[in-house]
Amino acid sequence: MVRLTENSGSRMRSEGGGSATMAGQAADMTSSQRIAESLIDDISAGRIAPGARLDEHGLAARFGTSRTPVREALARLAARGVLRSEWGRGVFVSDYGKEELSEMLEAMQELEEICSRLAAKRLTLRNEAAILSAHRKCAEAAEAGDLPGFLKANDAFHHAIYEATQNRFVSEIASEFRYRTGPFRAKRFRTKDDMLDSVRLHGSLVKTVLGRADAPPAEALRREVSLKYIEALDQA
Amino acid sequence: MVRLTENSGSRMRSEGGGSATMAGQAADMTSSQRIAESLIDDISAGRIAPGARLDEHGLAARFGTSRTPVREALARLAARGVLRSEWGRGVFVSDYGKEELSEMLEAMQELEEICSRLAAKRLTLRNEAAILSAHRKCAEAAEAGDLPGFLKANDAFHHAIYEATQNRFVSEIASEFRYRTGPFRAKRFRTKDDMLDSVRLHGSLVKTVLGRADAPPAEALRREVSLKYIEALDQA
DNA sequence: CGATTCCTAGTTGCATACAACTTGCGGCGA
DNA sequence: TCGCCGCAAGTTGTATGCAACTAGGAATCG
Repeated sequence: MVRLTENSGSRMRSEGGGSATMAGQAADMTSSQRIAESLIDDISAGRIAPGARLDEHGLAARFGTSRTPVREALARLAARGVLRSEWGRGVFVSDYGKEELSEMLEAMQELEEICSRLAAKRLTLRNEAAILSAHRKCAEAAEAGDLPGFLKANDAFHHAIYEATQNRFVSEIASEFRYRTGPFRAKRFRTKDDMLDSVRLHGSLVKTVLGRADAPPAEALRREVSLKYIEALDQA
Repeated sequence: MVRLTENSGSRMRSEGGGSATMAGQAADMTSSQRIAESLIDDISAGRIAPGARLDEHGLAARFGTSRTPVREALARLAARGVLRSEWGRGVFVSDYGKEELSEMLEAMQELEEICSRLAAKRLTLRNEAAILSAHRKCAEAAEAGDLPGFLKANDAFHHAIYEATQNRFVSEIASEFRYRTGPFRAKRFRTKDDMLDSVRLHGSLVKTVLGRADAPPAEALRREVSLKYIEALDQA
């Protein structure tokens, strides 16, 4: 588990505005960037549970660096709301109560609604292809009962819609929220039926977006899904 | 300018989720928090222009600390998109071209639309009072031609609406964007007429939100304002 | 005289050491 | 036995020093 420090390789990447945090971990990154991305990856995938504590010592050892870049990465993630740091106690993965989760889902629903509307207005052929491709992959994974594959395709699908807004800020916010809600949404997809449900929803979304309809895309449907989430919360 | 390090005072504040960054700079903060808030204050108020470089040395000297907390503050602000850091060159205040500004304004417009709708649905008496109070202060400042006072009251007004959404995440995002667009919106308010224009817009917004009307609140009006911004951009 | 190369100042990124704070546990007293 | 005080371990926050990299200018060669 302990890996030697190897900082070789030239660095050029600027960071700050361009919403990085995509899966591809380019080698041209500072340690703190690498750590931040790795952490956010683990968190949004649910490999690090909400509420868990992240001690700087352990992370420094795990990434083969000193505490300094770890601290920087944690500060970044805290600024983005993924982590919450408490003086003298540690840094924790943000955990949310049912109340907060409901609010988060509501926010996400609103964001997705914006994205759909903008995407419908400005769709390029390239976007259309990306959306359809991701949709198809989703359906295939769902049929095959391939959960990891489905989750990946699902993310790709939504990101394709975000990009279709032709507005990098809206897209950025929506992506950000997708990451933050990741660990909680992950629980939702258990059975094959869950996935197929999602695919059906996607289908109606695709029809609306690609049909360039200006009407709010199936708000009732989306609302229903959110309500389902919240219901599940109460049962758990 | 050099001030001795005096860290006396107990610290308790946790940070991460709760969108701090309000003007009140409580004494119970770590240096990096103090620095981050001070910087974001300066930036969103336009005292530090977009595109300006922030060198860690100077900031460390200015705040009477070492480079470490400065670096952490900068990392936070970079993660929030306020700053952009380039390897070996420095950290710069994010500057946006006309294209990006338009996108930013569009995003903000959409966010405000969400806030208005949610606020209209869930307004409490306390919220109503806050909104009306801020609106009154806005009008007074505008009448008096008091620009700083107006800007402050203007922020208070919008934040009052954000809080009225009863959704901390939506509120957080909207606030965040307000900060990011701050330096560019600041240029917009020059003359008394500009302020009065804004007050009129606020008035219609208040009427819609307080009237608990479910219809989209004066979208045409808001759109018109955004278009004005963009027009002004081309002239400059 | 122009282009190229090397060097130096200046910057960021990282590592290490230290100071301040929180918290849990053990001893002490009532 | 219960409550309080104090100490010690563990944590975070900060300071300082060094290494890596960039950029600009001066010296050199064609």
